[in-house]
Order: sequence, then C-alpha cells, then structure tokens
Amino acid sequence: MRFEAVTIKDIAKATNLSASTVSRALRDSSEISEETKRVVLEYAEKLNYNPNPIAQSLKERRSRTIGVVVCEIANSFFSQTINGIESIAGNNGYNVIISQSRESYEKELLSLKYLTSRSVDGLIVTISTETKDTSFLQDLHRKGMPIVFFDRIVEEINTHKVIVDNFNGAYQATEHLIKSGCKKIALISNDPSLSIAKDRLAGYQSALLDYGISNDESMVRYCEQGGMNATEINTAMDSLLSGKNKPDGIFTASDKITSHVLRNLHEKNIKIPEEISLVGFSNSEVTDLFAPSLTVVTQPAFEMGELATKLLLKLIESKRPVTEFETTTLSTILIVRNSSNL
Amino acid sequence: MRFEAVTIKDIAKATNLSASTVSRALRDSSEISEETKRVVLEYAEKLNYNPNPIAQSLKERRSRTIGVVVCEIANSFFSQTINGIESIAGNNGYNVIISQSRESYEKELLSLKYLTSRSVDGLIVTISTETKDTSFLQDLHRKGMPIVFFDRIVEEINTHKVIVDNFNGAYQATEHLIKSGCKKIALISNDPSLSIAKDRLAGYQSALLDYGISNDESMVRYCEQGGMNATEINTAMDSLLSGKNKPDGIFTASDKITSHVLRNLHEKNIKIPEEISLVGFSNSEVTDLFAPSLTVVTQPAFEMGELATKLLLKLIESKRPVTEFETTTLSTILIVRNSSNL
DNA sequence: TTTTTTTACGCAATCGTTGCCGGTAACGAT
DNA sequence: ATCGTTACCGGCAACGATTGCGTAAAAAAA
Repeated sequence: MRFEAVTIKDIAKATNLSASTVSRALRDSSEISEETKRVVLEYAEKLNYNPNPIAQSLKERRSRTIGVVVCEIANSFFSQTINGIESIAGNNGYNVIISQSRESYEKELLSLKYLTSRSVDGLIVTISTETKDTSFLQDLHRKGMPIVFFDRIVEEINTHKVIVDNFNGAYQATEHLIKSGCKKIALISNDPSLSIAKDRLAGYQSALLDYGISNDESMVRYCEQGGMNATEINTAMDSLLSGKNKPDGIFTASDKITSHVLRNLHEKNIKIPEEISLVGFSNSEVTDLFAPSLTVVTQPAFEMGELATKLLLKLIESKRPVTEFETTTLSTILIVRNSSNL
Repeated sequence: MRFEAVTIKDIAKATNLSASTVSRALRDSSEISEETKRVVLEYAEKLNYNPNPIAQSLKERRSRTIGVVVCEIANSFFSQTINGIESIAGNNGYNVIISQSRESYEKELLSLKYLTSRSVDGLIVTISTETKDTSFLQDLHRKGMPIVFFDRIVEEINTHKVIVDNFNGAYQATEHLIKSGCKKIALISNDPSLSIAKDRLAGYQSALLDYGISNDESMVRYCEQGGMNATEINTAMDSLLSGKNKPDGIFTASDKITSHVLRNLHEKNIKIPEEISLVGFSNSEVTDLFAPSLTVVTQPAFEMGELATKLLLKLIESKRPVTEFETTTLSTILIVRNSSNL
C-alpha cells in the first residue's frame, strides 16, 4: 500500500498553469501576479499540498537532516542531549535521525555509513567505548562533512566540540569524598582511551595529590565495555573489595557504572556511606530516590545538545569552509546527597 | 560547506560507459557483460560509491523510512521500545525517524505532519495524554498511510495494534496489594481518555470487586498531563492523603507517576510499605535500587517495538490494501520487591 | 551469403521541484 | 509606426537513479 501525495503538477493541471508558475506562486515570487498566486494557493490549500522534501533535497543537494550517533538512547544523559538537539534542529527546520552504537565500534561504523549514505547534512557524534580507530570519521571530516563532537570527543579531529569540565567534575567529586572523611578512594571508569575517562582520571588524581593522598594504581578499575554488562563491573568490584586495601569511598565515572556499583554494594550488604561512600557521574532523574539517595555529578545534557546543534548548523550553513573551531566547556554540577554524607 | 558524494555519472565518465549501463552493472543485470560488470564494480569500489537514497526514493516513491511518535525518549519504556523498533527496522534496511510529543497534542500533530511531509513509508505511534481529537490520524489512515499503534492506541482506527494486557497487569498489581494486607487502595493514573488508563482502571476495579473491597471513586486520581510536571501529582497526593480515608496502598499507572509518587511519599516522611504500600507501572531499570526497592509492573517494551515494526513492514510491503488487522496483546510482568511486601 | 537471433549497450523519460532562459502581450515613449 | 520596458508566464534542463525501448554488432541459424 502506498500513500499518494499531491504534487505541484496536480495543482498545475487543476489551475491550467505550468509547473514552474505554480512553483513560483507557492514560493511567493515577484514574477507572479497576485491573482495567480491567490488561485494557486487556494488550490494548494484545498488539495492539502505539501512540497515533497525528497524532490527538494535532490534538487538542492541537501536533506535538511542531521544525523546523531550516541551510545544508547536509554541512557538519561543521551536522551536529554537528544532532547536538546531536537529542540534546536526542529526550530530551524531540520530533521534528526538518531542512531545508537550500543558501545560497539562495529555498530558505530555501520551507523555512520548509514547516515552518510542517507545524505545527512551533518553529524553530531559521541564515540563508543570500543572505538580506537577514528579513520572513518577523519575521512568524512576531510571530505567536508560537518561534524560536531560532544561528550566523548575525538581529539585528533579538528572541529567544534562540546564537553563538560570533566577534570573539575571529577576533582570536585573526589574532593567531596575526601572532605567526607574518605582516605582510600577508588575510581571505576570507562576505557581509558576515551577522552572523558582520561580527564576524569586526571581530576581524580589531582584531587588526591592536592590533599596529600597517595595515588595508588590498584585503586583504579577500567570497564572496557563501558558497563554495558554487569559482569565486568562486578568483577572490578570483587577485585577491588577483596584486596587488603579495601576502599572507603568509590567514585564512578559514568551513569551505567554508577548504578551497577550501587547494586553490587547492595548485594554485598555493604553500608553506604558508613562503610563505603559513593559518588558518581549520573544524569538519571531518579537518583534522589535511590537507597541511599546518591551524591552525583550531573552534566547539563540538554544544553550540550542545544549547543552542539547550534554549532553544527553554523557549519552546515556556512558558505565557505570553516577553519576556526571552538571547544565549548560547560560546568558539571555536584549534588550532595546521602551516599557520601557521613 | 557541502559534502560531495560520488554519483553514477562519475563512474560512467571514468569507465566511458553510459549511466544506464553503470546502473545495470551495479544491480547485476543479466544484460551486462561480465567484463563490464567487473570494471564498473572496481571503479565503484575505488571511488567509494554509494547510491544516493534520496534519488532512489524519488524514483521509487518510497523512502524506506518509518516515523515513530512517542511521548518522551527519556522514558525507559519508550526508549526500550525504540530499541526494538530500530533493531527490526535496521535488519530490513529501513531507517527510523523518532519524534516526541512530550505529552502535547500540538507537538504530536506537528510531529505527524512533519513525518508525513518527509515522506515516511509508515508510522508507529503512541498518542499523547492530551490527544482527544484523532481526526488527523484518521485522515492519514484513510488515505492509505500504514500505521501501527502501540501502548496508547486509538480504538476508533482499525489497524494493527500492539499492547500489553493492561487489565491484567493492573489486576495483578491491585491483587498483590490486597494480599499484602492493604484495605484502602488508591489509584493514580493518566488521563482517563487514554486506552491504557481505561484498561488499568478496569483491572484495578475488578480486583477490588473480586476481593470484596468497595469501589470508592474518591480513591482515584487522574493526571491530565501524564505526570509531566510534579505539581499535578503532588496535588493529587495531597488531596488523597489529607482526606479521612487515607489509603494504605497506592497503585500508580505509569513510569513518571510512580517515581513522582515515591518522591512525594519521601517528602512526607511516610514509611513504605509500613504506612503505605506502593506498586506501579515502570520500565525503569533501576527501580531495584530505590528506597525501598519498588514492586513494579513491567512491560516487554523491546518486544513490543519489534512486533510493532514487523507488523508495520508487513503493511508497507503488502501489494494490496490490507483490511484484516490484528491487535497483539503481550503480558506484563509483576516484580515483587520491598515497597509492598510487609 | 543472407536472415534471424542474441548480446550488450545507449537514449530518453521519469520521479517532483526549481533555476534559467526565453517569449508574449500590453503600454508608454519616441 | 516603431522600439524599449515591464509584467507575467511557459519550456527546458537538471538533481541521481532507474527502466522501457531501440539498435548496432556479434553470433547463430538458414
């Protein structure tokens, strides 16, 4: 079954005009008499005419569509970002196609190929945990595809980027744990190849240093799959808690990791924050309901989406190739609750 | 800046063949010699040729794109459904465009107009709380647009539908509250015009009836905005708890409502389940971490998305107009945790 | 050798829209 | 009467891919 739409030719036939005249009348060209415009618009209204965007895209060589590649829609941080992206895109007559990598390099590559073959005008991307090879993105960028990165950026590609101050976010979280009395603070993070993981590690280490706590490598765990499966995190937790240097505070560097760690602590019947304090990055809207309510580092996800889209549209609509790029850094917010407050 | 892609003409020029021959060679037509095919494919590979889907869409009068309208991506139930939709669509070479109504009729209408003007081949829709007038959808359906509804269906439109057994889900939840010892069970639900709200109300009432508990209208509250703002729910809770007939159990009929109600109970320092038991519909993946861990009614969201998409593709790819439609009903799952287990 | 068939390709039209060029009628200016 | 201007509109081509039809050359059949 097919859905047949009204075309410009239908109006042309109905009004005894040529297609070009109808087209111009609809676009309110000055070359068309008011009377003709009136007639055309009347018919267009009556037949419920809508210009075929596919034909327009072909003609104008642009699709008014932007592609978004995130790791997982079901993650609050990303869904909030997408809300921001859609709001700006929608206001500017742009369409959004969302794609998820589910933290797989292969799926990410497929998504990117799909989106570019669908003739998107530009891309907003955050890379997967698995992604080590960014040559495909580099190729796209070199060929002139407008790209804006957010969250997990690709350092070697010079384009607009939107991130939060991950260093400071991690610093504040760690500092808060220290000030709450923790002496042995563990970090559970994403794969260290990710930009955000590096920055958060650095912030964590810097806070320890500033407060005279020795930087013990054995207190750090990396989750290569970004916490997509619980096993990985449970293994990390087991090894962390079985050592002689059992932590009294844990800083988790992502949404998924945070909730898995909390679950693991529950299973082990470890009291929070009495035995172990917990602070984590999370944009979930229900962390205040957790047992105990979670101290979190939150990112302004919606704003990040808005900003990334504005930057992308600037790239897309620029007449000449852009060579000056900016990296915008927003602030994280530390919300102190009961998982850390002794 | 524009991203220039390789076209069939580029290959034609490079190989000294005509565009038609190249096209046929790429589609492995029997009218083309093996030798020519080899040469063409070689060039296509070398130039990294990808057919322009926009041109194909124009020619074939189909976009291989399906439109999805949900209330809110950030809602776990919907994001899980979308995952199901994308998985089936992707496997069949279809693209997915996601749109959110944010529970607003106006935004829903805009989304629908946008999607149809973007020439989607079909729609997967769950309507907003606000939607009373479905004439636009009815028009689309009458004109031959393939539509599949899920979750919040439109009864008066005869097409494929995918839902859960909301009656039974609500019945089981209410029954569970009764068996946990609750005598005065309140229901906080969405706008009663929604199909799901009606069914859940009926299930709730039926359970009360079966267990000889009187059906007190004053124990039911409807949230017209679907819990998009907390105020609405807090008002409902205030009025519910200030009455002389204070409930000892609450059944909440949606994700958003469930978490808002829990938050409200916390604010009021009401002990759960000692003072009030709580059971709610929710597909959040972290309700086990809540304080207390939540007893929930969960929907097989991913499967619903898969199923809806399969049905939609059947509609789209059917040669003749389809007149026989099915409504598939999946089962909900009751997960008993500490918010109800005395 | 002549006729027929087959092979392998090109031409042109098409999808819906729009930019460009060109044409015609009306009207005033010369 | 002739020319130039203006207002208004139509025809053609093009965006990229696909396809029916036509046809030259090669192969097969006569």
